[in-house]
Amino acid sequence: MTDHASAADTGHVQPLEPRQLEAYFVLLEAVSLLQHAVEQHLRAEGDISYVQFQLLARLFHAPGPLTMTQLADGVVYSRSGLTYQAGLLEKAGLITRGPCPDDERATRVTLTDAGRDLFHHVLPGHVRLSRRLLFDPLSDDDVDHLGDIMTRVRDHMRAQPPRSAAPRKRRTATPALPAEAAT
Amino acid sequence: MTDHASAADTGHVQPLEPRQLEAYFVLLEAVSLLQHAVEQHLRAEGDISYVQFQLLARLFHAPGPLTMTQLADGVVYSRSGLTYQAGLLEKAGLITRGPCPDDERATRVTLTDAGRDLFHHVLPGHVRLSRRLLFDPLSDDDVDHLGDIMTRVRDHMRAQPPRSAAPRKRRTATPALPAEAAT
DNA sequence: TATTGTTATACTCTATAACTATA
DNA sequence: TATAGTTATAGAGTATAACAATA
Repeated sequence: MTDHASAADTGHVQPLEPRQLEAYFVLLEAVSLLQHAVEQHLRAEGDISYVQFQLLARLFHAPGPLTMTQLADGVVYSRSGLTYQAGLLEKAGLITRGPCPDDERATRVTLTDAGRDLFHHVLPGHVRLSRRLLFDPLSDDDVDHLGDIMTRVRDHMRAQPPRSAAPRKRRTATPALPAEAAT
Repeated sequence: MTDHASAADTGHVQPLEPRQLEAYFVLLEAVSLLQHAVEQHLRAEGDISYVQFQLLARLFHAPGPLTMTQLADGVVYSRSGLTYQAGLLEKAGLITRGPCPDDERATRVTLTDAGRDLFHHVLPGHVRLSRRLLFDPLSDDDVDHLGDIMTRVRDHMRAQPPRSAAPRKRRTATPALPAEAAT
């Protein structure tokens, strides 16, 4: 029974409480449904993705222009991904990129009038949709509690060390099998 | 002021309560972070995506084989997407596809031993990760409430009529602009 | 006719690595 | 050396439409 597996230590892990498991899966499922609906709406109404909407929203709510890095924050997980999205938004005339006076390395991203307009154009439907899908079945208390819970979770996750969690890379077509040798 | 916009009726929409807005954004942000971490773990540990993990999980928890349609349920939003994923899983030896005795049109999907093994191989780390990221900062009450809330939301969304929500398709590179004429 | 599933195809998005330039 | 950003490129994933076969 001392099968200390190679990388993952497939040893004894307390299984999740049934309620935890349920909460976990239903959370991801519900958000997935919500995301999908939101994506469809944004695409139909403004021809943007949710990521792009987030970027516009960040610029909209910021006091002024942002650098690429500031813009990326919780939205995109790779530098090149952001450059790609910013390229699309710029090509569409929704943002502008220029040099940053403070730091010559940085790029200053500015929301254009068209970007602001598009945001305003898309927002009401977005609000309606989120209300219809997410808030209709919830009480005010639920909303408060949900916001509180997810804020704590987010802050907790942000505080976590990166933990690259990847012992090694697999490139084979065959998925990693659970060490038959350990039997 | 009677600018009844074309499709979206950009008229007066009660803005969301600040708390609602915050709950909405923080929900999506936190889940996005969680998803990203989970995806990375699954890829590193078992070379599968979260979608593929969900498919394996559905098969694992089902009493027996499932048809493609049953398998797709909340996981994938297009038929071809499922065929694609099933193709990958089959190529990796994790599932098997065969004719369905009940309905000659359907495909019977079966989890192989290797699929079961991979699921078991990946699960402990998955549980550890979800615990570390999601459950650590939450009390038992929080978890109960979260599960309850998201269950209601999910059921509500599933009960919603499809509402194709897309007045028309846009294919232009230029995003839909908010009717400058209406100014 | 409606449903189940597959295929072909086009497209979006993401990530890695190599690169440039500034701090 | 470290940070900010871009580029090239490759790969994963998704969706639409056309299709075949069965109910």
